[in-house]
Amino acid sequence: MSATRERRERERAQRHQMIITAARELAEAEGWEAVTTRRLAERVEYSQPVLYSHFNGKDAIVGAVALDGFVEMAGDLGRARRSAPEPARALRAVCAAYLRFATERPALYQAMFILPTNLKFASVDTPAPLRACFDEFVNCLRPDNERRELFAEVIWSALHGIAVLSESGRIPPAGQEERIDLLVAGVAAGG
Amino acid sequence: MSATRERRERERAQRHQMIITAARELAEAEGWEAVTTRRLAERVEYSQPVLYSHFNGKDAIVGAVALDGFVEMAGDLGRARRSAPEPARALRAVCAAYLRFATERPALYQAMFILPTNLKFASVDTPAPLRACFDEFVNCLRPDNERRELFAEVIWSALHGIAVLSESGRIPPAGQEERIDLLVAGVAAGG
DNA sequence: AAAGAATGTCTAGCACTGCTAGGATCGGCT
DNA sequence: AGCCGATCCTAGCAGTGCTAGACATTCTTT
Repeated sequence: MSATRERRERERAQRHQMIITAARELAEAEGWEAVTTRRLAERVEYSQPVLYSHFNGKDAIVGAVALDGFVEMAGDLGRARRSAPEPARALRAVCAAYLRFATERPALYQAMFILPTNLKFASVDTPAPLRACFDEFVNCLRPDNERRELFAEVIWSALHGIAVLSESGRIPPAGQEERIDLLVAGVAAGG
Repeated sequence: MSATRERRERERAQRHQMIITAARELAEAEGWEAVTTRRLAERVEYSQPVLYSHFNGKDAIVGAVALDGFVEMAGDLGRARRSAPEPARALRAVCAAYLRFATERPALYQAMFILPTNLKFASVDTPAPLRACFDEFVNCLRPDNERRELFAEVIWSALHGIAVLSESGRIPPAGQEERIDLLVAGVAAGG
């Protein structure tokens, strides 16, 4: 009785993850507009309504994918920061890693920052991976700077702007390196 | 014969504009997700298919609204730049005007930068108002700076990032002024 | 002025979306 | 064995963007 119950829950958790990865793979392969509940259900080999027994709706599924994305991004940014030889170059490495993430995983990035999701930002119940990403920027700045958070916000905003404007062709795709250089130079001088 | 033809074309142009303003008003009042072809048609007091005799599809309608938005934004930015007492403060005024536009007309801003449209950016056939907005940033920078365009791109990106991240609650809504200050300080120092 | 051509508009419908109520089916428990 | 509850699916709703074909209405030509 308890054994079967555990197996049930295990299978259910498995299926939960299967839905998330299916949504992510489908989005990365054909874009989010191709991710419909029907195709998703077909891919998981269940009928549509089971999706709604796991998630409150499509937005929640996108949110789950986005959360996975934040976990990965936090890893990427952390690796970039720690691999920098000196603190002065850490910020540049993190910025480059950020843009790299955005351009190499556009669908994931969309889920995290553009599509409507049910994720809470800048509040008490902000998921940890989300906060971790932000902190990677903060940790690149000198601890005696009491406006570190403000700096991090502006840097993050600039990177996000660069990512989305170049992705949608509103600024030329080339010249990302120069933009990063300019950004970190401005921060270094402005602080 | 020729007179009636002219009248026809005049009425057609009127209806064309009526569709655009109806879409804009509806979006500003209830958000873009409420702008459907049916509601739009009802509001213009014509049936759905007439929309498609004016525009290639919904994206084209959004694009037309966005184009109007760029015209207005170019005006706002130009006024802000010219009203600045000295060139050094012009950039700050333009940045503030940009963020003001984004927060006061969120629906219009969405059409211009977030929703899928058929507008061409950074190419030969980029509409003039679009280019004009970009140039307002460029014209705030010293003419002897041969990397003005790069600077403008980064400034614009940062502003766009600030606008969209604060709109979606990903960074706190307060503190916009400080962010602008930091941005223009960084540019001034980095250049 | 009457017949034909062309233009404009609308009704009805397609294929699709996210989402859900209700019934069928299968498991474990008494 | 028989019940009962959890699980899952079929079928359908209301809505989306978009379009083919019928219907007028207007203009042109005889």
